[in-house]
Order: sequence, then structure tokens, then C-alpha cells
Amino acid sequence: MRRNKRSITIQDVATAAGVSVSTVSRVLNDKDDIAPETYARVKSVIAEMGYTSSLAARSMRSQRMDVIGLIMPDAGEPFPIEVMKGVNSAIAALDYDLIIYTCGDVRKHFTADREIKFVSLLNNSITDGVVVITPSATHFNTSAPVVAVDPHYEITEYPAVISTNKEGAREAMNYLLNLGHRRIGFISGRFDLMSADRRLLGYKESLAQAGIPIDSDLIVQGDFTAGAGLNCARQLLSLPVPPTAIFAANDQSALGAYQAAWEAGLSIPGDLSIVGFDNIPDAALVEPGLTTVDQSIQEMGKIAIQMLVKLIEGEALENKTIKTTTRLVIRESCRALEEWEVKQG
Amino acid sequence: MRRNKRSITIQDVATAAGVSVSTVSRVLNDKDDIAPETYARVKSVIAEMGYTSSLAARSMRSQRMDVIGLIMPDAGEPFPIEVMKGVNSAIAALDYDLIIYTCGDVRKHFTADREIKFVSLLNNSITDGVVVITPSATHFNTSAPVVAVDPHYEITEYPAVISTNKEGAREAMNYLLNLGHRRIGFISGRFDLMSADRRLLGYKESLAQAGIPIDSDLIVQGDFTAGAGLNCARQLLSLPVPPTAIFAANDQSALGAYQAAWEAGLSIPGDLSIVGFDNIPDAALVEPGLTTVDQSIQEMGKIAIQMLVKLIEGEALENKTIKTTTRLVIRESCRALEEWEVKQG
DNA sequence: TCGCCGTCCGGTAACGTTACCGGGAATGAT
DNA sequence: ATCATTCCCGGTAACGTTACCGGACGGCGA
Repeated sequence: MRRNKRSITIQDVATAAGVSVSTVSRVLNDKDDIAPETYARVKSVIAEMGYTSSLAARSMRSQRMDVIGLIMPDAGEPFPIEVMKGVNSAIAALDYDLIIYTCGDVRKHFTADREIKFVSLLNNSITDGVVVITPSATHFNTSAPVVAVDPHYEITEYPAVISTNKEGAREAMNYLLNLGHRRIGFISGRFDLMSADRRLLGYKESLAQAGIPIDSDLIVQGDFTAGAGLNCARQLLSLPVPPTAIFAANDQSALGAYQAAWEAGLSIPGDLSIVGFDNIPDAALVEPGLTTVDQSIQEMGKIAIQMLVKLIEGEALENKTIKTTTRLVIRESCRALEEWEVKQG
Repeated sequence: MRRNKRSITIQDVATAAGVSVSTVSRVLNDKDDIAPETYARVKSVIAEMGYTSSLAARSMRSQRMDVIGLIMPDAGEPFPIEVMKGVNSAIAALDYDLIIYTCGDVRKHFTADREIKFVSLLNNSITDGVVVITPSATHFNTSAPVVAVDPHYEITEYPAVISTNKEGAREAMNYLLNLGHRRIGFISGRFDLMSADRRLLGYKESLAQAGIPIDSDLIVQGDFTAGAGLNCARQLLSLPVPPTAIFAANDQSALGAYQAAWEAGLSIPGDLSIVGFDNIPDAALVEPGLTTVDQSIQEMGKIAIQMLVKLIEGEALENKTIKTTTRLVIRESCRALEEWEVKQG
């Protein structure tokens, strides 16, 4: 690249203000060793020239950059976007700036290697610490702290924020069971993800507790996308004895199930009850509103930032892993089975 | 911050590999002046130590960083998110990395000053160029190129990608007029935005061409959010003679109008036809599907990247402003007025 | 008058990297 | 055998900034 127009440096400001480079630096960092009038003069020259200090040079010399990094797997998915919103609003209240690093499609490019590369890229230079969303790497070699949100594995090497996936799934399942459903399909997430695994476990535990044997035909593997949800739901609905309810491991899968129900001419919740997991914005928007397990994704982002800032400030964390509690949000996508209502009444 | 664990530098690698710092640097940048075996040895040491070069130091010395910046106003809105997706996928195909800079809520924090600050922050240090979404600044002082997506004003100082807002609005209006609607409400965006302004102009022009006088009661001012859309639609529906159709300046406003229709017990499109603008993902998801003007937001992001890369490579742009064409996507949210159908039949 | 202290500022060295120059060893030509 | 050329590689300076040291100056007490 031809960088013809050289940018304004601290040297230019110093010359213009008739002071030394050191003095300008002191003004920039609000050191107290400065005469008020000098301070004012330099400040005005800075404003006038539109000078901004070079992040690169500053980072290299200084110990603090007041910048926090966020590493996102895929910019397209709702989950990371919600985390990003939470991180963003948490940052806005602090004296930090936020830099987000992302790259193409998660399933293709975002291997653990890339995560590690990005973490060191940011943390060894321009950030004071980073938050990583759904990392699959088990360790990071970095000089600044790292906090994970919803890591793929149960890691202990670095701090993490995870939600009570199993408990949330059990709450959802108990809700369906209380409505009288006995044949409940499950659309799973990717089995290599801890969260998906825990939700499946919740599904199984609830069935076991209710004394219902597990029918492996009722468990189909999705991958957290709406497209897979559609296919899985099609498969479930075409069973000899189709389920009366479907519990999807995340909301996107559940929305895929909506599509399958529409295709099949089934009404929700008339013919099919559906429960999701996550409570993404679309869950409230869709008709009928999707009953789902809220895991307050934005909150997870906020908590991650709080943990990270503590680490940056040199404080210790009481708990290395923080669990955020889930909560069933009941909308209109489920109904009680009639025969059950009769029994109850 | 206590940066106790110093990170691995090129010096460490050089020592470990038994070569000089210069040689390691040459290996890193794939210069050809290197013996194959030395190259391999250094590479393996790098991999082994998990070394990543400091972005900060590299940026300071080198002319290229192979990093492109994206400055987003608000991480919460669908429009910037869609642009981000487009930018992201365009970048993925190139040998650049993407750094996103964002900050809190647009309406509170994101003044032109902050835009300018962020642009210089990135461009004067770690990026080769930046894309700015919906900038309100009229100029940027930066040593590297800047491309805007949907700028607030009609600027000529820097390259921009904008869509045919007025033409798109006219197409939507003509569609409604052809369906027989004569009383069409308009939910506007913020008047200080060029795009909102152009869409309103399209609304007015279409009415004028159809010989329909403009009723100022039918134009209510929103702000591109769903909440405002709800309020605006309520206002329109409570008019003595309510409109038979509503054209909203963006999809979120249109979805707000959906809410208002539900509240009022009106069916869409039975009692009220609604058209939006943008074609955000939710437009296809909602029931009934929202007829809207597609401005292929992701495409805008991709085009912006293409322009930016050209500028970075030192090429000139044929056109400083590129207009992307809009296209009406007809779904199920509008119907022909019966009296009109009768008249036609 | 002298010395001491506090205030304010300038000079210098470093941070980790790349660009550039130049030099040693090996190779080929005469 | 000598010299030119090529192939590798090391040394050095620079990028823009901040940390640190120390010096100039004025005011004050003895």
C-alpha cells in the first residue's frame, strides 16, 4: 500500500505547540506534572490538528491500552450476536473500548488454531484482555487474561461463563411433561459442544425421572441451525407414531420445526407443541410466540466482561467458572393434551 | 495492569532457532532470500513456541497490516449487522483480517466526533483501510482509505455505497397503488438521515404521479425502531379515516406496525396491507411474510470491501459513489382492495 | 548569600518489528 | 589462482509512543 499522506504524529503536535514530545505525551495521559496553561495550549493544538495517538505505538510501549477484545466465531449466528450486544453494553459503561475480531463461517474456518492465533494477536499487542465466544481451544498462550463464554468443552484452564444447560432443559421438559406430553421429540445440537450435550442430558434425566423409557427414534441430531431443525422435525413428524411435542436444543432449531409443522399443515400448538432454548429475539416475534428456556445471553456477555475487568485490574476471581441461571419463558407454542386435561379435571 | 507473563517475541524465536532476528522476520514475511532448511527450522520453532507476531509492532514498522477495519454504529440493529455479515464474507475470501470497532447505543454516543476518532485510531495504526456504516461525519483525516455504507448525508468527500432509496420506495408505492390502495400511511425514519429522506420523497412522488393529494396526517415520524413503528401505526390506525395500507421506511418499523395491527384485532393483509424496506431476515420469518423492498444489505457490505481493497491496492475508483439497486420482494402482507378487484374484473 | 525543595519540562532509552545495507561463503568463469 | 557473482544471513536504524531520569528555575528558610 502506498501510504502517501503520512499521519500526524506526536512530534508534529509537539512542534506546533512549541513543547517537547514528552510534554505532549504527559498531556495525553493526563499526568499531573504540567502547568495548567501548557496543558490547555497542547490540548487545543491536539484538537485543532485532529491528532489521534497511534494505537500501535502506544500499545507497544505502554502497559495499558484500555481496549478489550472480543473474538466471535461467526458473525451470522444469533447467539454470538447476542453475546456481543451484552459485551458491548457492558463496555460502554466502562473506560474501555471494544475491538471485535471475527472471521468467516464457523464450521469451515474457525478451528482452535485460529482462535489461539487471534487471542495472541490481540492480547500480545493491542488489548488488555479478550473474551472468546464458544471457544474450542483448551488453552491459550497469552500474556493478558482470557474469559470464555459457553466454551465447547468443560475447561478449567481459563475462566468461563456458562449457563445451567442441564437444569434449563429439565425445566422445559418438566413443563411439557406436566402438560401431559409423553412422546417428546428432541432436536439436538452438535454433540461436540458441551452445551448441546448438557441439554440432551437434561432431556434424558427428565424422562427417566418421569419413568418414561427413552426412544432413540425421538432423538435426532441437528447442528443448531434452522435448516437442520427443519430436517430433524420432518424426520420426527414422519415417524409411525409422531411426537406430540418437540423440544429443540436451541431456538433456531425450534424455528426450523415451526417450518416443518407449517409444511405438514399442523397447527402450533394445536397439533404440535414446541419448546426452544436460548430465547433469541426471534422467539418473541414468531407466531405463535415460542416457549423457550431463556439463558439471558446478553447477561452472559456482561458477566464475562466483569470477570475480565477484574482480572485486568489484577484482582482474583472467587469462582473461575460462573454459571448463569436459565428460566423458562412461557409463550404460546405449547398446549396441554386434551386427554390429560380430562384426566386432571 | 500487571503484565507478568511476558509474551514471546521474535527475539526469543531467533535465539531458539539459532538465527538472527532479521532472518525470523524474513521467514515470517515469506521473503525468498532464505535457505529452505533454515526456513523450515524457523517455521517449526515458531509453531513449537506458539509465537504470534505483535500486531502493534508490525503495524508500526510495516506499510501493510493486512487488516481491514469496520466501524459500526450500534451492534444491536439489524442493518449494521447485515452489513457486517456482508463485509465478513467478502473479507473471508481475501487475505485480510477484519477488526470491528463499535460502541454503545447509536443515539447516545455515536457522534461524528467519535466516528472520526475511531477512523483515525484504526487507520493511523493497525488497519489498511476502514469501512464506516452510516457515518454522519463529513470528512475523515486519515492516512488510509475510508469507504462509507449508507452515509447520513450526501457526501462527496469520501467514497460511499448507497442504495436506490427513492426508486425502491416508488416501486413499493406503485405496487400498493396498483392493488387499489389510495389511502396509504407512511411511517418515516429519522429525518436527519439521507436514506429516510429519500424514501419519503419516493412516497410523495408516487402519490403525486397517481394524482393523489398528500395528507399530512398519513405521514408520521418514526426513528427506524420497532417501538416507534408501533406507536406510529397506532396513531395511523386511530385516524378518523384510517389508511388501508402502511408503507414503513424500514422493516423494523413495519414489524412494529404488525404489532399495532394485532393489538387492534386487524388481520394482515385482510384489514391492513403493510410494506417494509430493507428485507432483513425477520421479514421472511414473520407471519404473514412481509412484503418489502430488498436493498441487499449484505451486498452493500461486499461492494464496500471491493472498493476499499481497490483503494488499498492503489487503484483508482471509476465511480466514487456506487448505487446498489433495490428490488421489491412480494410476500403475503398485502392484498388488493375488493372494490378495486370488482372494478378490475 | 547559600542551599534546599518543589514545579515543570526536555532528553534519552526502550518496546517488537521490518527495511535496508553490507558482508561472508560458496560457486562459476577466466 | 583470481575475481565476479550469487546466495544467505546478520547488523543497524527506524517506526511513534511512554517511562524514567535529571536539569533549570523560582521561592523559601537559615
